[in-house]
Amino acid sequence: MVMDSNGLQTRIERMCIERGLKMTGQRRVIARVLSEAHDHPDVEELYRRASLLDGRISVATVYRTVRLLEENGILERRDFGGSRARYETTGEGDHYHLIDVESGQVVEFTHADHAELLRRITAELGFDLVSHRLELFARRLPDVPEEQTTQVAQTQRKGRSRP
Amino acid sequence: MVMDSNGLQTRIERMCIERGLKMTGQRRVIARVLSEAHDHPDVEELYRRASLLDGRISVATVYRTVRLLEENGILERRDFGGSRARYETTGEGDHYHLIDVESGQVVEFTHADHAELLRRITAELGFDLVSHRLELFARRLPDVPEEQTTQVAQTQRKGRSRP
DNA sequence: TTAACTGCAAAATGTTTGCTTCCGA
DNA sequence: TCGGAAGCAAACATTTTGCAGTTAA
Repeated sequence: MVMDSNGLQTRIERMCIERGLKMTGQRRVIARVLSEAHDHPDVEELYRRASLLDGRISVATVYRTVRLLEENGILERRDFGGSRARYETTGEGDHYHLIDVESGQVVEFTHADHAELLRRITAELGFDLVSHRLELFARRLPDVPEEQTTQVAQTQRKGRSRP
Repeated sequence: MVMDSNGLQTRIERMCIERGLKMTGQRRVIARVLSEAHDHPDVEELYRRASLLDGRISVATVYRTVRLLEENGILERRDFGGSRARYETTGEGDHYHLIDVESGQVVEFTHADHAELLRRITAELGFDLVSHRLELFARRLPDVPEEQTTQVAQTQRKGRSRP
């Protein structure tokens, strides 16, 4: 069994092995970086983080690895409007992204049945939905205190909501 | 007064003049190409079309022009997943895009109140919606004959529906 | 052993820019 | 006239690739 920073195999490493991918030192490092990433890093950033753990990794390898992982359904490529592609691990549950146009910060959220709605729209147009992309670009509202007004049940912020 | 292919000023040219942009020969050609484009061309394609009308245009000029037009709210940049940015003229009414993953063909459609829904979602998250992006990637269904089943009123294909 | 992987540097791609010349208002 | 615009090529930024050496299975 291969280990993460705490001596445990990372989830991504496990997935790689399941798929029969050769686990090199570099891949292990990248897998660990990805497993520990709770944001949406681009290749540059992944390379930076990986390099801290192991200086013998090249950007080319990071590029090749993210592509490989994407092709194997382990990673998903995102485009939040910047010039570079960003990545997040698959299977954290369906969610969308809201990008704070001021800070660049990304907020994940879920919205019940949105995918179903889109599937219906697609069907009406005579198509079968393969995938979709929904991104909201928004500006933080002046912090209204903890007094909820119309809480519409469907929308839900993902993850630890207040740090 | 400047003329389009039929001797009339194009809509885009008019908008440029309104905004006080200097109308050079190249811009006139690009404006005409854009006015006549009913698809979502990328810079390469715009350059190709413009070059047919006037061989003395450089790609750099096309790049500078689309940027200028975008900054002036005349054009909108789109990203349909390919490697290059694509453009369409502003103000044809709000609509979304469905990209046929097989052919690359883009189908425009409207969906009543979708923007309003997204605005509500955004507000629930404590943000103010600035802009959003929604793209459907889909595969054409085997052509079911002209017998509509559940026609959900909201979705509507834009433009000439069957060529 | 050997097919797959890596590093490196070069190349490919899409886009922007510096500079000189040109031209529209 | 003269400031913005065009052409050209060089610069950029991101990503891919060819090749020769390395390594996991």
